[in-house]
Amino acid sequence: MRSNDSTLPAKRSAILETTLDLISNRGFHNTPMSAIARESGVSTGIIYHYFANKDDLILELYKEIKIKMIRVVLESYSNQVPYKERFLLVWNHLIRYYINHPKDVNFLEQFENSPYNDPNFQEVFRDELTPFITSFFVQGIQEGVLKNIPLEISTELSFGIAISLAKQHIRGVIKLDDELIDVAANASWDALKK
Amino acid sequence: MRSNDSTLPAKRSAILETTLDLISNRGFHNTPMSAIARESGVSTGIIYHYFANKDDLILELYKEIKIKMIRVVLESYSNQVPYKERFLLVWNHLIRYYINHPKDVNFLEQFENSPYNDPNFQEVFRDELTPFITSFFVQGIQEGVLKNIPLEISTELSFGIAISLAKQHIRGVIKLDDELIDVAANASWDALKK
Amino acid sequence: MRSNDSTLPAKRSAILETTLDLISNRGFHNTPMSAIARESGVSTGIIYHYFANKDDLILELYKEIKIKMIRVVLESYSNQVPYKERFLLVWNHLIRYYINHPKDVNFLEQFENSPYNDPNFQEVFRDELTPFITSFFVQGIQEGVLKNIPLEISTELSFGIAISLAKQHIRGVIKLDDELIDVAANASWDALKK
Amino acid sequence: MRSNDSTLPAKRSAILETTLDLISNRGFHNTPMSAIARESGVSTGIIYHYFANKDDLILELYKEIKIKMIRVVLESYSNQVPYKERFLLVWNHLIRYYINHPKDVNFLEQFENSPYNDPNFQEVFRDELTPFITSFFVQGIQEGVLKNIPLEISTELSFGIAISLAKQHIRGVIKLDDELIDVAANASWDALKK
DNA sequence: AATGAATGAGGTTTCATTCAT
DNA sequence: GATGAATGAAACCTCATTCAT
Repeated sequence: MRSNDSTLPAKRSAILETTLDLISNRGFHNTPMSAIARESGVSTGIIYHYFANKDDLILELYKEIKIKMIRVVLESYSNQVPYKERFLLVWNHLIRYYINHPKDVNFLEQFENSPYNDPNFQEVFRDELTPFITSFFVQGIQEGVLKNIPLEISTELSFGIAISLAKQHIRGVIKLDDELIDVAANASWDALKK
Repeated sequence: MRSNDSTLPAKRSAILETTLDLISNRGFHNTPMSAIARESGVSTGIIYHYFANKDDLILELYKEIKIKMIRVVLESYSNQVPYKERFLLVWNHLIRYYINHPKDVNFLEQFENSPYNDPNFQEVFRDELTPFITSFFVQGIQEGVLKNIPLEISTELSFGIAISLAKQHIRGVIKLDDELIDVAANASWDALKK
Repeated sequence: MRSNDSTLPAKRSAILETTLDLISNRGFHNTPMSAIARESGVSTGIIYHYFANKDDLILELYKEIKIKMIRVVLESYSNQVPYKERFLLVWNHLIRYYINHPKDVNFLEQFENSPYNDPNFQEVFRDELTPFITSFFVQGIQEGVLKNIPLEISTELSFGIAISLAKQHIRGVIKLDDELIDVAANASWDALKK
Repeated sequence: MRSNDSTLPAKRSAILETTLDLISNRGFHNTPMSAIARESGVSTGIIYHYFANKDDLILELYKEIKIKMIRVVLESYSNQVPYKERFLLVWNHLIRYYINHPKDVNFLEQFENSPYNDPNFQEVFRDELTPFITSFFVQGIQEGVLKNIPLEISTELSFGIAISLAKQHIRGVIKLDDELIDVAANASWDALKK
């Protein structure tokens, strides 16, 4: 269901992809528009046809990456599965998605730790996440399986850990394999469960 | 008693402090040397008397902040206290230090998620941390109190969580009070312990 | 018939011409990029569109001037003319070309007496000169007309003198007219001949 | 008779020597006052005690080097020796002095091909040279040994050649030995003599 | 005499953005 | 839709010179 991507102009996609590439490799600074144009094989002018300005380009890229990530991960969620397994499944999907998309991680981290990231902006994604949050955390607390703490803290204890570990893996600080991922998933569950 | 800080030239300190201020408020970009000079009440030239260039200034600032943080937090560590309490004490110190130094957090996060942060560079701090890591994690694993997993993962499960939570608190996403800090500390312990 | 000069972008030519003007009048220092832009009627930015940096601009200018000079002078060379006359003709062409292009001389001298002038770089012009050097000096020595000395010394005794005299003329130290040029040409020949 | 050099403060000499060193190695640009101070082992401030400003320092250095060179070379001149030998002796002294003082040559060339070198300034040295010029060139012309041409041209044909050859030797373009110097001296004489 | 921290104008270069084609 | 030459403000950095000590 990769919706409308394929209907978008090829150049627009090329620009976004190159931007991701450059920013994740060389950082926010060191990624001038001229380099994006050159590496995309397009002119600088055309970038301003598809995006209002550089900020807009970066915001658009952020939204695409984040939405795509959320959707892929949530695809693995199912109410049909026993509760703990449900958690481990999503946790696994998340960390593996990140490990397999290092450029995305790099970009997201840079973006979210920059002044681009104003909190209001994050609400864009609330709609995508609320059903899951409610169905998973809220239900878990009500059923007495999870610690009764604010959702934002639970999120940090579960998915925050997954993201941090993926980051360190990408940076080469740690080397995660199937077994270690399993251990870490269970540790995360230990933090979360009552 | 932070001995030699006060013996350093006043202007050097002013420059570092202003740089921290501006970067944490306005981001890595949006912090030109001219603004650092203006806000510090010095000339642009003198910055280059104390620092080789902008990169050097930022690296120096990173080192100072990181070393200071590590030292303050480790001061709270003591072998005399029962094992679990030892953990909770350091964890508490760490998260509170971060909460009380939001500018430092902001700066560290930006720095560590940027191409400035090459892994080799982090080894500068190994000496500061090794004694603690060994005395705490290695011992805990040997005694069968902690999960037997790579140290880097244990670090993430314990202090990584503290840092992430402090970040969200500073961003206003969550609101931590004494009670919640306590709950979170124990959750972190749950993740870590066997 | 200097074919492709005219097909080059007008601004690029304007920049080169202005640079020659300013450097010959005001020296290497005292010729900032801003002045080059202002006097050329272009923006500073566009200079970096045509040249990688200031050094590149100056090197490019040097090459153009030197190649142009070499070609114009060598046009006057002909195997059909008796040997001594051949020499006098080229010598005359050279000194007159320099006298008529004082800015070129000024620039070349500054350049060649600066650290820009690394010997490897001069090899660029070897191809232009080798056929002439061979056909003139080598042949002259083989036929016993010229002193049997290293070519580099012969070059200095002949064309080196012409250049030095032109320089002094441009500086106003001496005043060359047709008669004096003729006398000097013959003196140079005396130095060279067996 | 190295007059008053030894009575001057050591620092002044150190500054001049370092300036010569740096300019000959790295060029006029690339020789900031700060580098001169550092390499001389003195403070920047003290340079302004001995010299009014950078221009004054460079002019002073030029005068010292030029006067010293002129005096050393002219020491070899003697009316007692036959005319041609007189010429060869001075010519030899000159080229050998230059070859043995490459830094001086480098500096003089840079200076004389820069806007520092205003013609009026050269008159400072006229007094040193006039007696020799008169006694040598004027006499030689009157006696019918030398070509009857303006002195400035004769100077170029004789000593100009020596300087040019020394420069090429220093640059490594040619390799002069005793025999070649002799040949070149005689070629120069051929250019000059009637 | 001597120091070297400090200044600030001015140097080179970059880069987001525009616009004629 | 598309190009890329062109702009110019603003970035980083240098350096001759001064002056309190």
